[in-house]
Amino acid sequence: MEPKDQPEHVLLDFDLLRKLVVGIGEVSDITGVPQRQIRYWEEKGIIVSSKDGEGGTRKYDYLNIKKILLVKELMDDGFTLDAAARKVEERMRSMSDVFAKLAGRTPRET
DNA sequence: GTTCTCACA
DNA sequence: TGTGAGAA
Repeated sequence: MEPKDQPEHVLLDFDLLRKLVVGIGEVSDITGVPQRQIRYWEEKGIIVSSKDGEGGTRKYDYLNIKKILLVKELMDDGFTLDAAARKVEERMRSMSDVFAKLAGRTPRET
């Protein structure tokens, strides 16, 4: 009955996205990347995960997951870890810019 | 459930 | 580059 002309699309859950933090198990499941590989990438410094205070369990936020996803897709295109990492970081620069604008506030002082 | 190291291919 | 196993 009520034709919702309001496009409740994807670009409004950023608050949730920023708070979304999952463990390596979830990330490996959604990204399809084995946990060993995720740790491996982090070991190289390609991705950065936050650690939980009590167990040291890695926590990956939306940006981290996006990074892992991006690297996986890039490598699938024929890029290597280093090459993929470079492109991903370039893209992350745009992401942070958009995130900052959408967040309204940038808790970032360089 | 997660983490770390060592070693191998 | 990515994985195996064991151990905490």
